[in-house]
Amino acid sequence: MTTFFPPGTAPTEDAERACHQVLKVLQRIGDKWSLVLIGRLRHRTMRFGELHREITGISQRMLTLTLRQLERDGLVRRTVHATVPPKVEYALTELGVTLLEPVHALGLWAAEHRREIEDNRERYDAGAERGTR
Amino acid sequence: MTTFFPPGTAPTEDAERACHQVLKVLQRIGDKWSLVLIGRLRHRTMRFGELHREITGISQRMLTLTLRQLERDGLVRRTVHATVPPKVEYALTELGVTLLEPVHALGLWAAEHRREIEDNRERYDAGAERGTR
DNA sequence: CTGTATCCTTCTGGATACTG
DNA sequence: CAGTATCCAGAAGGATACAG
Repeated sequence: MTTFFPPGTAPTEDAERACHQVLKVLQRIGDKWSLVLIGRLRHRTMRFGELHREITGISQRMLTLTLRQLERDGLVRRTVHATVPPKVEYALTELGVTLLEPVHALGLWAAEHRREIEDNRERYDAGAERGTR
Repeated sequence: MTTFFPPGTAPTEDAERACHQVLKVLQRIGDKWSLVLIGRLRHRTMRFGELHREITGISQRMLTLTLRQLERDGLVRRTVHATVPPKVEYALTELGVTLLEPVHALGLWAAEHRREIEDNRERYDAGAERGTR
């Protein structure tokens, strides 16, 4: 592939396209619930109600919508058991599992620099406050 | 740090917090323009108008807002030259540069699996279409 | 149990006009 | 040149009720 922004490459054409791809991925998994779901399904298959109960604050609607998106992209597999009452299980696909690694890398970055970012924000906000007085 | 979802760890408490951190980072850089800006500033300092001209489709408003956010987090440094007409330059900070690596990893994943995801979507949509007939 | 349908609020981002 | 101020449209997401 073309690297994200290879040194020496003018940030146009290829780079623009690559950037766009990254962006689409980030926007998909960067929405409010996708990553939470992927995290929950990291170790085991889970049922709909189980996810709904254990994920704090998610609405039934968003749980369904997010699962459908992930299923559509092939990151999650949905298995319906024809029983009464119905039983539906969700699991990561192999593709879904491969996503864990890069996301984890970003997670490490976030954890490593969280404090630094918070400090930056406080400094910035303090400066802005002085500016308005 | 606590890993994103360490094997053997129940996905609660620490894991939930870690997940939340990753989520916040993804939502920040996963918005419509942050990543594009970071990509553009990868190799060199750029001026406001330059960014505005070279980034296809961005509005002046969103360029300002996004740059301010990145500046607030300490990912981008804003330098004002007291000249007439004014000249303002933007550059990645060291923190901003460290973000390039994990984002690039995600970019590689996106590029590697783009086709697979597109195929998954086509298959899924085709199936959904049949289902509604 | 596992959803779908509807309504409503909030947030994001674009267009446009104006300013130091 | 480098913004700020407004207004507005559309998307995202929550609450609630209903259905197979």
